[in-house]
Amino acid sequence: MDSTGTGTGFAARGHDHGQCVADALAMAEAVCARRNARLTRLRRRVFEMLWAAHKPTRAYDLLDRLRSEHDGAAPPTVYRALDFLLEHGLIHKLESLNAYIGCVQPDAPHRGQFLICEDCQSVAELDDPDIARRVLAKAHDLGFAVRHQTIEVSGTCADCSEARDERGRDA
Amino acid sequence: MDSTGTGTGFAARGHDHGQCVADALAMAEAVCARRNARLTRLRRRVFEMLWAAHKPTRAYDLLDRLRSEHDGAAPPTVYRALDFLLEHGLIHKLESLNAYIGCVQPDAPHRGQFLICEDCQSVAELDDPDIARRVLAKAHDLGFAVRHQTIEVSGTCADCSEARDERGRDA
DNA sequence: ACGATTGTTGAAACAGTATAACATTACCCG
DNA sequence: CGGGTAATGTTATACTGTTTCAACAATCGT
Ligand SMILES: [Zn+2]
Ligand SMILES: [Zn+2]
Ligand SMILES: [Zn+2]
Ligand SMILES: [Zn+2]
Repeated sequence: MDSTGTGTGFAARGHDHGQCVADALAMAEAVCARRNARLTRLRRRVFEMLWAAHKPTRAYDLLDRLRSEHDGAAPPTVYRALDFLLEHGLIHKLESLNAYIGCVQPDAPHRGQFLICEDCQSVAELDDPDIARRVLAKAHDLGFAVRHQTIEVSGTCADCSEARDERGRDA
Repeated sequence: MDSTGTGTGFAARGHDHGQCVADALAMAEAVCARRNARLTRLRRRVFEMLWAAHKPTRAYDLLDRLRSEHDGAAPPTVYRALDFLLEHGLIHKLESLNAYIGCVQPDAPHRGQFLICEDCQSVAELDDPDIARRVLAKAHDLGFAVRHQTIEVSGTCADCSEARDERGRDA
């Protein structure tokens, strides 16, 4: 299930990333097939790039990479692909970064919660029902009908905290 | 304490908005005085505009209003004022809208949670410690050190839901 | 097979959001 | 006053995202 094999939401540093990307792609194919959505070459390529990067990636970075392998690429090219992938829940947009990242569980639609490391740009996608439920409950108390939740937490991941501690001892 | 007099986080429709803006301004003055921060005319003006609008406002909308009363205004003019106000917790940025809004409780620094009505653009700033705590707890489990939380919920507020229901009955 | 319909891509221009860099002015303090 | 720091003016530029229309391709009903 968890192709990164960590259980923490963060990708393990030594994981088999080739397999990780292949698994994600297979999952995307399956999801699209089930819905008669067309995962065209362009869309598949953008999805692959996002997974290959394994960290939040900006639209124009994707565009640069697209251009390097295909001349006609322009902003709408990448934004249209992103829109498609977003619609089908295959990727998420991180609003606080204006960046995009592959979804770790595209099977069931969900509003992810994200932990974003400011040091190494790694991202953990949580799916904590408690958090989502608490937000829903509070909104419901106020008569507010929730359509979408954006929950993004920035800070420092465990690895980077350790590294920082070690540097601290050296100094 | 709650100058809008609602207790729901949303501003009441009939509230004394002149007083509401004046209260916010007084609070901002107090906060800045306490910290020896200079709430200059420009910064005060931007803060006032945000409170006067009482809904998420974009930087370039503020800029347009500034220009109408002051020739030299340019993008940096407004962004610098916004930066100052953000630093001192007098306003918040809504990442999912690229818009800014006055903070309802600038005394204590906090990471607000926002309910954003897609119909009427009204915003409720919550300060639910349960939500924040649950996010912190989950992050802590993963060894993640939280610096900042972005929690924005879009949907439909109670007033707009009612209005929609009534339109539904008419049809 | 055929045309109508729909979805996808190509291409150019444009709109909106934000910052960099440097010159100038206003404020504070000794 | 002089000298330093904070704030603003000014210009230019980078980054993010949309609109528009034309061309093309897959799909579907006949
Ligand atoms: Zn991987
Ligand atoms: Zn990290
Ligand atoms: Zn008001
Ligand atoms: Zn509303």
